[in-house]
Amino acid sequence: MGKYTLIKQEEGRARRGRLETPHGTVQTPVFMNVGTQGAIKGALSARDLKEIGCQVELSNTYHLHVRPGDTLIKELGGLHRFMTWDGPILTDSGGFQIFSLAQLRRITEEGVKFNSHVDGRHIFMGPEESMRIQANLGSDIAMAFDECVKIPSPYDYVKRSCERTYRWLERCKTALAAYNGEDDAVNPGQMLFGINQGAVFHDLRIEHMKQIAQLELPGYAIGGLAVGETHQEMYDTIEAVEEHMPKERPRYLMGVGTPGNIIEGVWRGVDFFDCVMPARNGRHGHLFTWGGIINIKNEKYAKDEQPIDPVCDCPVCRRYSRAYLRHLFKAEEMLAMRLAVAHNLYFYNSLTARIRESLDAGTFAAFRNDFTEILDKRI
RNA sequence: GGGGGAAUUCCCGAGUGGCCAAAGGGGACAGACUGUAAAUCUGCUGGCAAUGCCUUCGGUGGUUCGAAUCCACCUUCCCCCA
Repeated sequence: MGKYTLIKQEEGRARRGRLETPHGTVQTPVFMNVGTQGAIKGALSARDLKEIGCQVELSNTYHLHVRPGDTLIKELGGLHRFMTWDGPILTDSGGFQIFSLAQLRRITEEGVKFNSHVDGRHIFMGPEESMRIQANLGSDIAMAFDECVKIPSPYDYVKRSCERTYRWLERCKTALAAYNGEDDAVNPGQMLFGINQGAVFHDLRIEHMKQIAQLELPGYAIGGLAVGETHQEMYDTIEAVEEHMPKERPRYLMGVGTPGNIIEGVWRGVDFFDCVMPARNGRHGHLFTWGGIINIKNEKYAKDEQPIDPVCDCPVCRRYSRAYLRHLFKAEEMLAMRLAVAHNLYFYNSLTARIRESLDAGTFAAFRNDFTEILDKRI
């Protein structure tokens, strides 16, 4: 359990691997499908996830704690059973909410005081609380409780934040081991991934990475990117820190990104990705295709009888025309979002599937050449 | 037959002498979105050789330095009384 196998590494720093989890083996590189509150926004069910090729579902500690409550979910048998998803689940720790709910929180050494975004009540979350919640949810991969620092931030602040995030990580490791050793643990095989921070300061990134690597965790993430820096800064930061990540452990680039970002991330040695983009942008009518991104709401698709993507074989493209999709969006039918999100996630999942195939075939460099730019372009 | 009310830019609708190319919605058109407080947010919506000019507030004519706003008549619609 928790064993990562590096199957192949030869083009750039790209890696082909697999990770065994209590709920099945994950083939990497992989894109994880974000279902923050135990559901993919856009009305997709766990069953739909199977159909669109999802390997790992991702949910959120903070959000599920606020509603419906992690103890309730534990009582009902854990998150897998609750949402009827029997594949791997990764839970994010709530660290990103420190960043995204910035107006509603205060950070101290102990942890973070939030005002609930739902009803304003006080919530305290530190490493122990986050681990308790994630143990209750019973995800396969628990993420460390970290501070996702905004970019730009002053060097000194980032340095102190990294040091604190490291101390939090030690506490996470101790706490999670204790919770998962309890008799009624929901998922005793749950893994903990550490998270590297340091904004775009390479020396801080590297120092922090070296520190957390010593804790010998089952996996490591690069957090705090794609929050305002340029693509080049992001790529440079990944390259700088990647050299110091354990080769025999999976690497996860959190919250990234565009299709091009994913290809470039794989090129630089990343194995796991997640992003709200295919779901959120899908809900807003932006659809990913192998020829670039289209906005299905545009007038030019009013009479377009083609599928969203002529070379896509997803359930949506097999049945419906762009004209129909556009109509559903203009009429604000729920089906519009459902179909759009299903297509976009299918696209992301098949993107990583094709990356894996090209790695197996030894043609990833060519794949990267062909697709990195075109997939992010608006057409 | 008599009395009253209303006509505004694609639609609804504010405006009742200058600060009005005209509030606010809606629709249309376009853009943003990267570990989801997002089925959200933003822009734009008379024309042009454009820090200004032209056309526009049912129609015609008038009052005034100046009219979507005041007056007269006309057209259409609505309500009430016969």
